[in-house]
Amino acid sequence: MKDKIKARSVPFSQTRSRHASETAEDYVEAVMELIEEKGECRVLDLARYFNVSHVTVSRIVKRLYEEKLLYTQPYKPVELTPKGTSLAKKVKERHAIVLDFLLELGVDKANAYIDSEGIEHHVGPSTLNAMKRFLKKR
Amino acid sequence: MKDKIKARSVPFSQTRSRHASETAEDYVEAVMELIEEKGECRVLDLARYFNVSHVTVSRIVKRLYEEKLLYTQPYKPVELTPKGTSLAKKVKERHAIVLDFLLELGVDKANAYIDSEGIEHHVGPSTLNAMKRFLKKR
DNA sequence: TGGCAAATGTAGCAATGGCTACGGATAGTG
DNA sequence: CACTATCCGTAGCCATTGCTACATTTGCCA
Repeated sequence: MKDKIKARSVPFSQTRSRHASETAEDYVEAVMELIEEKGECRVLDLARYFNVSHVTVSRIVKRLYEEKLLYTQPYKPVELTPKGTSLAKKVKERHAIVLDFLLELGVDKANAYIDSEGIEHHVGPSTLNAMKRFLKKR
Repeated sequence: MKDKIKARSVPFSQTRSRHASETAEDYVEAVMELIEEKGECRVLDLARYFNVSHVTVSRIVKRLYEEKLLYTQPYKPVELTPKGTSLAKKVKERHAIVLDFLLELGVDKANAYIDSEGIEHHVGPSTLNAMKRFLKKR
């Protein structure tokens, strides 16, 4: 019994770093949405948005500041850097496509909203294009 | 500027516990596959499968044992409990449907394999049914 | 201006999932 | 039976994302 174990298809199985990137995507998207909706984005806005404590948010904001995705100063609102803005736009567009796709597929609104948030991070360019083609045909 | 922040659609935004459940799903699925393929599932088999160290695997195996998903004894192969078997079956079926769905949608094999692994954890019953309906129509 | 409420920061803990280094167990082979 | 290679467990480190408790800053209003 010495069969080789075929390695998992996913090349970057490093779960931790993958999750950190997903967090970054969620946060820049949320910051952009909150600024659009109410003109600014405070730490507590994000805390309410994600249903976590402000402590969790402020630590993550600090990390994303170090990654040059956000501007942040003590007791000031959070803003997006050019890099953050660019990422946020990409994520929002992808998210919108996934949501439209699920709705077009016949998923009810509530579930389409929920599932699109989980799914969007795992949709590669190839799958995204397939979804776009599907939407065009309708 | 006192607008309420609408809470995120996802009810269980608790990222940590959500990720832990995904790990559980990935592991029981892998254990079932490895047993099917080579008759037993050792810690090192899982380590190779997920491209992580055996230490990471054995800690996770211990946790899943406490959650009554796996049987494990020192230096013995890992096996599935009834609860683990049931979860694994559910996950494998869902995974297969997502994969078939992506292929049918026109995603190439390589990308369909990769994306289906990420997506499957976020496909709720409603979306899964929509995918099944789509597959039936073809 | 003084003071209070809300917002934010800091300290420190837990759970999860990565790792290396090291040591003990098992099994196969001479 | 002993040796050796492989497998597995343990100790202990780090990063990420949760939390509570407490301190500080800000901004508004009397």
